Amino acid sequence: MTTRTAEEARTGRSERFDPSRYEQQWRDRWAADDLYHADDADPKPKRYVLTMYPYPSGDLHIGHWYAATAPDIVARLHRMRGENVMFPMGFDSFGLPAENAAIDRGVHPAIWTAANIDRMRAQFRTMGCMFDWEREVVTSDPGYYRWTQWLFLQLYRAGLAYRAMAPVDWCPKDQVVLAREQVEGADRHCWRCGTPVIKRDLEQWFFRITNYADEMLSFAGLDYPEPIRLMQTNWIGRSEGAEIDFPVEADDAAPIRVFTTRPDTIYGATFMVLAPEHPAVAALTTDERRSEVEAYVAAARRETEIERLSAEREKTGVPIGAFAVNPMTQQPIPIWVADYVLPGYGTGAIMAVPAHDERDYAFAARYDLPIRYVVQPPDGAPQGQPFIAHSADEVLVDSGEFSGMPASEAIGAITRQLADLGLGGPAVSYKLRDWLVSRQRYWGAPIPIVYCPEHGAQPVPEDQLPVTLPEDVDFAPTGVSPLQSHEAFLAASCPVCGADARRETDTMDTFVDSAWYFLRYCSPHDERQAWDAEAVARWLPVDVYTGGAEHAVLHLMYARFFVKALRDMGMLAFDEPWIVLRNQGQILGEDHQRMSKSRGNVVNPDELVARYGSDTVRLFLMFIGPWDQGGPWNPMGIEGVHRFLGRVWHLAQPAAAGEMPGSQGPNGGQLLGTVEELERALRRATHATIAGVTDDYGAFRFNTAVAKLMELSNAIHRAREAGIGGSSAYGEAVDTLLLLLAPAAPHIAEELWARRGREYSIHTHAWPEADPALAVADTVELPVQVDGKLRDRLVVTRDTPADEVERLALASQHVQRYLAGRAPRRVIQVPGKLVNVVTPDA
RNA sequence: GGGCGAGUGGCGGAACGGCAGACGCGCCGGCCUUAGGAGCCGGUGUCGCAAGACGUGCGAGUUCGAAUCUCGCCUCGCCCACCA
Repeated sequence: MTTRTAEEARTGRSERFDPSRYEQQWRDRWAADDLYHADDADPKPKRYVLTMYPYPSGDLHIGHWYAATAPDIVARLHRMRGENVMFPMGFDSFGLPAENAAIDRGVHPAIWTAANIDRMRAQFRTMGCMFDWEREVVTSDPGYYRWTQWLFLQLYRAGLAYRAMAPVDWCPKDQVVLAREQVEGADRHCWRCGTPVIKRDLEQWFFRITNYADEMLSFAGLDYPEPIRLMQTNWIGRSEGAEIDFPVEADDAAPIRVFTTRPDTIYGATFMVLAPEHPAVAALTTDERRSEVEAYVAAARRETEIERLSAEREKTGVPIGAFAVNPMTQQPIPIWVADYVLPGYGTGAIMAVPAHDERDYAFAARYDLPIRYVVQPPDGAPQGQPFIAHSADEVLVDSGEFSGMPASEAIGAITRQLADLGLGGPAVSYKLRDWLVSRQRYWGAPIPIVYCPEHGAQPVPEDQLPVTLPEDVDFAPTGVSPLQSHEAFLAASCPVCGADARRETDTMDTFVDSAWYFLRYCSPHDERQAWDAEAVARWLPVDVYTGGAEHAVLHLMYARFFVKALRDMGMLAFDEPWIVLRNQGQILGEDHQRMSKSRGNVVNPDELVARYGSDTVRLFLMFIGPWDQGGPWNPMGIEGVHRFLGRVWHLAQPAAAGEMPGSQGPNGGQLLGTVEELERALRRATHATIAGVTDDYGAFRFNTAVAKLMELSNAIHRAREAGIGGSSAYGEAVDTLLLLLAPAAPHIAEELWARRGREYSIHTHAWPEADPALAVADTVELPVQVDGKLRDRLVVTRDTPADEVERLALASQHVQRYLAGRAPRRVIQVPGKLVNVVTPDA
């Protein structure tokens, strides 16, 4: 693929290692040959390898390279192993940054986005990944968001999309509502811009993800990183307990229902607390208490969540003057309102059991409310503190007929009795909330709904999709979506009666776009349907999905929900979007800090590619450390990897005729063994490397895979120095090294493969098979330990019998020194591994 | 405060309960060069002239044998954070 310089041709010396001479040419050839297109009709076993598509922010960051190289290696490995691999790429192109660019610079979001995509696509191409660009999806294309809207309508028809007035988290900077999982940190800031969020009441669209809370707790058959499972499980937050009705001491007042995980402690419920938002507050507050309660509720509602800086802060509350009745003790208990009870969890009302709950205890202590112990603390339990029963052995006291019963048993017994009395029963509560999808922004998929004065909210008929974004809009920095003032967009007619209607101006959360993009890759150009059922049946579920762990509870759960909902509508025949999930770590700056422009520690991949070539950058990123861990950038380290590829370059060159055997290095001619022994050792290294690298790639251990490739290249180098450069073992070693290197460093592997006269393309060549018989050595070096400490080594043939090994070990002078003439107490042998002599001293 | 994860040379990091430090960087010495660089050869955990001793955050334990398993503590990172 490259031509020799005049000097190289004249001197006959092998060419200088210069990736810029061949990398681009090979990428062009692969593209021209459609080498990486995944054909639906290919009968080979399918493999769908997916990596999270990026937001088109403008430039490819070194982090994109890090994220994409690993799945590219895996995709290429599977392909060389004879599978039909789909490895697509696209752009998550709706979202706020485009709109901000429009406001700041007066560029239309569509123009800005398209320019960024062009730029990033070109940068992606320099990576030499096997992306199938014919399948590219761009979520802001009407051809894509039409189907996002269509999916909204399917969810609406299935009762999984609904509209509700709700207090929502609002980002005052971005002027949008946020879903619960988009509010982060103790100070409750916006996931995107970091601004502290506030509460607002708004009518919004929700998806009923909570219908699938239980099913999403099951990870059966899925291979997720443990931390991700835990985060999702905690996010769903399932608690089992009981709902209990507490009658209210007031004429014709409805009872108040509470949720508790500890119904066994009900005899200790000495007061009740309502969330400030609870509807019963207004109804039950007595006249004497009204002004104080209203002031408290107003203050609580005005309070931004950031003021809850710490869970340690003093609890506050006021009594509303009314009383409920503890249904077990029949005692009246005061009803309080306090903001430590949350409106969105359980029923927004609790029975307070200060003796056995820390929060209730703190509240009771502050307001001097009665504390009644109903679970017997073990002897020695600290006094003057709440006692949280954990052990099943703890026994109820002061609990009527249940006294003496173990607490664990009482949970069921008391719940049953309450159910018999018609006062509630077992219940399950979740922390997970429904997914709020309305965004008050322009650059997103419009929600396909119109509002008729007569017929209310009506879905846009499917044949009228897409509801397209108008292009002639003003992006004044008002923070208000330009759609709200666009008369032509607003004007619609009611699908039921044809009367003038108003179009919904909110657009969808961009996480809706990404909840199904992996389906669209199967038939990205289909204009008649969201996806081709046959193609989806062929490719899905995704076999391996890779991306950042920051999506543990956002994107990942939304996509799981979509697949399950669509399955229940009969549109998909599988339960989970992906089987194997792997997360990459983060590449840090040289200073071990997060890369950022303000720190000036950003590494630009374009400059690195210009200087070292794509293969070096890829390989170095994989060599930094465990892929799921990330690590700091090391500018010297990349030189080491570049040197390695330079050595491979020279080792794999077909030398001029006659030059090959016995290149005379310092050891030239002075063989360190017979030719047969040297060749056998090289073959052993070759086959051990095949086995090791294959394992490592498959297990995402790229750093050790690269180390093994370096070891093989060192072995090849030594073999050449030792004079067996012309042997078939040498040729096999070099060819194998190139094949094993091909997934990680595709350009140099292809170039050297061609130079060695092998058939194009190395990337369609079969993956090498390790011969286990060749991979093992016939002699082994056994460490000899005395009392577990290394004292000597024995070199024996692999089949030396155990008693002979023991005899040799005991004969060792180093062992004798410690035995001092005594007989060993024991001798432990791990066959082929080590010998340990245990002395009488041990 | 709770949950999870991690602490190994000067640095990034290797190590199915079995030779700690693979591989690479850096550093030291050498070869080659007018020189520098590149390239190549050798060395490089700590202490010690050596024999050897000591070494995986700290302290215990299990084991013939622990970086690895168990318990307690310290430090760092991530997630959650009044979820009844």
